[in-house]
Amino acid sequence: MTSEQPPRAEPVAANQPAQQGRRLVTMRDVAEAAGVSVATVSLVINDKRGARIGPETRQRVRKAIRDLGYRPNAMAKTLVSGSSKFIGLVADAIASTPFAGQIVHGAQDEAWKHGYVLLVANTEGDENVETDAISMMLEHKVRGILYSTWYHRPADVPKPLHETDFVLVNCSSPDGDAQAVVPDEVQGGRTATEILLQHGHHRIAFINTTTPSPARTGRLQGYREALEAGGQTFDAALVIDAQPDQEGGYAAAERVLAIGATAVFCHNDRVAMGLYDGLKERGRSIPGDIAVMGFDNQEVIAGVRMLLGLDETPDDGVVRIACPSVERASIARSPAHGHRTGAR
Amino acid sequence: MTSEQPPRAEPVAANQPAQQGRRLVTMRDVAEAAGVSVATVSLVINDKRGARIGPETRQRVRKAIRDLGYRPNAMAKTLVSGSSKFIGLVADAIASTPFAGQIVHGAQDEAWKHGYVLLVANTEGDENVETDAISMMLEHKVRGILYSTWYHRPADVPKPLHETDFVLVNCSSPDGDAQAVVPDEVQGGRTATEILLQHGHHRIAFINTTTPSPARTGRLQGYREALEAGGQTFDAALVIDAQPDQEGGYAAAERVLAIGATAVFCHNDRVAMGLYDGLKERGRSIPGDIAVMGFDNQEVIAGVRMLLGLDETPDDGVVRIACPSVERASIARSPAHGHRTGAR
DNA sequence: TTGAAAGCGCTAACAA
DNA sequence: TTGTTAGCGCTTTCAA
Repeated sequence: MTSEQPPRAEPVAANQPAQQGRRLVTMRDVAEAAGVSVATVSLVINDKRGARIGPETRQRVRKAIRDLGYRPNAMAKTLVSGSSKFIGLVADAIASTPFAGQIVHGAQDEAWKHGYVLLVANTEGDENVETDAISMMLEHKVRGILYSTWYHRPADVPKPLHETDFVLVNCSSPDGDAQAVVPDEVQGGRTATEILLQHGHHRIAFINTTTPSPARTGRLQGYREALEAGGQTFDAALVIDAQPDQEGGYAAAERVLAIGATAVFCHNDRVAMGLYDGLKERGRSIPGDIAVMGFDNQEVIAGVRMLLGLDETPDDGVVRIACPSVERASIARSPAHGHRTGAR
Repeated sequence: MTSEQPPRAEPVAANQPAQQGRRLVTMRDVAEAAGVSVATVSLVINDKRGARIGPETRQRVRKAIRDLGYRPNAMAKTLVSGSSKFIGLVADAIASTPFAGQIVHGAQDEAWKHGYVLLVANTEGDENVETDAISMMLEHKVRGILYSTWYHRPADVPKPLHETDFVLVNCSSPDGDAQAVVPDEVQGGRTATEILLQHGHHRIAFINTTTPSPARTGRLQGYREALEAGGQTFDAALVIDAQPDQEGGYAAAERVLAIGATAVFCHNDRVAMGLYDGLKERGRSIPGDIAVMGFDNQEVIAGVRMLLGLDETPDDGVVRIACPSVERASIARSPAHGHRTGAR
């Protein structure tokens, strides 16, 4: 309106049908349409406090934005500010795990809440993919990276992670540097066992995983602690080692019956399902109670918060998240009565 | 080396421990270190053919890149080129579906193959979230958006989608504009039924979904076609309507036994599992065969390819993807023999 | 074979 | 109250 500037390219009509050749509507277009400078438009858009813009100027700018269908360019913003609104999530097993959807969703939700977007990369354990994924994230100037493993274990920190902020999720660095969020296995094992004790059980079997891991030792310890606190003696015969999956649970059924357990603490959901199948096959509905160590996306949510510095971090940099224990009497019931919904 | 330029900020040592205050290593830093111009660095990095760079210059540049730990800035690239390497995936149900992990992974894989990164947003059906998600993607100048629904159904195309390229996945526009990838329900129903026919079954039940949808009508039609092509008469009594989940399958068990079916075509995996439970509960192992309409991430992969224009698109813009049929004799077996692994 | 410089869309001093 | 301008890191003519 006021200043005449050389026209750039062909001016574009407002509601032009989106197609290949659509030209970006920029702040400058808005500024011209509203007869103000780009700086003014910027101020209006970002609602900068301290910026005194006349009410009708503001109106004109807003109108121009609507009319032109203007969208801010996040890339340009990032370029200026130096850091994007991305958080990277590198996982070694998204595809292969049934609950991954929920985990990713949990992380996404928390990130979103704070104005961040998740950039997810699934490596399936492939180191090259991992390296590429991390590079990609670094090139996009992510705010930080969550490095997460499928089961709780020690993990080597890929070197390039050090080029940005990062938090380990579900794993920890052997060297004990690095911030990490891990499940509290001991507490989890204790709680699960306590639940069964409260039901009055005296022979509680524990189907532990065969995989050497913090989970294996931690949960066993928790199981033991709970028993002893409950005045029972730990009986090694009640501890069954099994593959941490359905087959493992199925295979454990015989042992469970043989040792006369009245309740079972299962390493995880799949084990519990396998056990259920195995018991049914033998026509038994013993045991009456099954407890499972819950699985949750608390870790990854905590990871997001830790990355963004929203919570206090303990000195050793390792946050231990309480593991919910799920009582699965229901798992021994048919869907019609009260069935397992989806997961957890 | 050659040109003396005013130093910018404090120069940063190479292997400086990554921390809060890390300054970006830019192309300019590399150029200075190598004693060339940024243009040259750019040419070397992108391996521009037609650019004749002396071999030792090239070496020097590469060395400087390594020494400084330079990472290209994807944002700056995007800004110049106008379009990012992002593909958006808007889904109405990631968290709630057990296979979402695989789906996302499939899409991610295909996108990755072509140099793109997936930006995933899960709306859980919330319109505000959806709007925000699409805005976010548009602001990041995504190459295009995949708009996907959990089950095959007609869907209104959110208006802002038109600001970029987009492909509907697992749904189609009532108006028939818009490119879309949907499963071929009729073929799927036919194939599943044919498998059971080939096993010599004469009373094949079909547990259909109660939800009105292309799946419901299409699969029924396929079921019917296969029967008739196989010389059998369609018997409406063999078609059981049930909720498309575990409870539905469980509830259908009685009917299945009552009508004397020797095989069952189930709407999906969860139905099959429920049915299995229901039959076991009644001590029956009939039917001998269960077929399930497969579930796959083919649609979303095809969506990625369509978006990138890698495949020919039919005139009506709707690609119909063959649905695999999974024979699930195995579902009626215990894990030890041959069990369902994880999912699908 | 290489360098200088313009410009991608935006923010943030600094002026006016 | 608003405008001018200098970059953010990169690509890409056009010159040299």
